[in-house]
Amino acid sequence: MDRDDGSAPRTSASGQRVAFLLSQVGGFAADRFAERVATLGVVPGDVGLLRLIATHPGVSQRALADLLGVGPSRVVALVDGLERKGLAQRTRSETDRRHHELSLTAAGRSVLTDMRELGAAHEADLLRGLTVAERHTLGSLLATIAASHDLPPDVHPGYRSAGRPDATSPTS
Amino acid sequence: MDRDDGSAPRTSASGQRVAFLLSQVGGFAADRFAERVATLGVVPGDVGLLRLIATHPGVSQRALADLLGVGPSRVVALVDGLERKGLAQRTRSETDRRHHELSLTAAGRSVLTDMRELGAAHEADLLRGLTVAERHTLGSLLATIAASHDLPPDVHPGYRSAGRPDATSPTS
DNA sequence: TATTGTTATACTCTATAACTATA
DNA sequence: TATAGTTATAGAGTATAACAATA
Repeated sequence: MDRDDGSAPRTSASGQRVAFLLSQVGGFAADRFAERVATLGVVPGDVGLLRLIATHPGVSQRALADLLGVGPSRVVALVDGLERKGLAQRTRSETDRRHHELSLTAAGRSVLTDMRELGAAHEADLLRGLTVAERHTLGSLLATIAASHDLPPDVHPGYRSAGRPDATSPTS
Repeated sequence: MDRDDGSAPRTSASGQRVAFLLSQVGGFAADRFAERVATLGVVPGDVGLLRLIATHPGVSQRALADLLGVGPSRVVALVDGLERKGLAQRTRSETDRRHHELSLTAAGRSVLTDMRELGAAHEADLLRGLTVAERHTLGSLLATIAASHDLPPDVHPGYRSAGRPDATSPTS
């Protein structure tokens, strides 16, 4: 139990140390990111939606629900938020009047532009303890894990609710 | 999905690729962990609490609240959950009858024992795409990040609520 | 009859603040 | 008066299902 690989480090719980760190640091990153995007007047969920709309012009809410893996009513609430903030808009499709074609407003595109700077600053701060080479290594290892579990490259857990409290279990 | 990050001078990894991966994979790890611990009849938050009680025998709920960074009423709910499941118990302190000294039951200790196996299996599956050497490297890099931000070694974001939806922003 | 989007409802989780019992 | 724990209340977030409009 205590050693799950040939060369377990001395003291600690080699059992789940890395998994815990992954979840702990990932949660920390998400919290920090939320703080940062708040300065743009949006919440993290808004950002993902803005990007999807930007990369899928005229996308319908139904398609968005499928992309995110959530129910249609959830998308209504998310889009309501963007519309209230003047970042996106609904337009009835002329070919099928049941659809709403979603698009960004100028303000929405502006937020997305600002996001690039913000994202770079976020990452620079988050990884400030690592060298450039180490950042590359980390990115590569994480990408390998993501690929080995078929995680889509641009959709994030967090839209689909999960176990709320905690993260991956304490190390202690 | 399309590229929108070409603008920034790519020092190392692009704008925020690593930060996003960290949060995405971290969230995935947390979700998987939640599924696993559910087989033991507990939620992730229970596990952290069980560990803290195990490592701090007789701890008071107030001290626990401070350790977790949450309000006292939150601890009441958490401990209620453990007590209902028969994993922990409250005992009035004889020296100061305002305190409740928390301790694990035999069932609680049993769950904690099972957790070691479960945690090892969780980590093995999560990191199945990496070699043993790469797992060590990843652990080391994550530990460096955690240290550079003063993250406590055994307390997890997730007790303190944060930005619920999303994670660290989509990659785009 | 099926589908898109909306609304209504219920449920969970959490935070805040009042309250009790001790000290 | 201060502290540990509890309870009450209110708010946010989400899921499910019923619903209206359109196909």
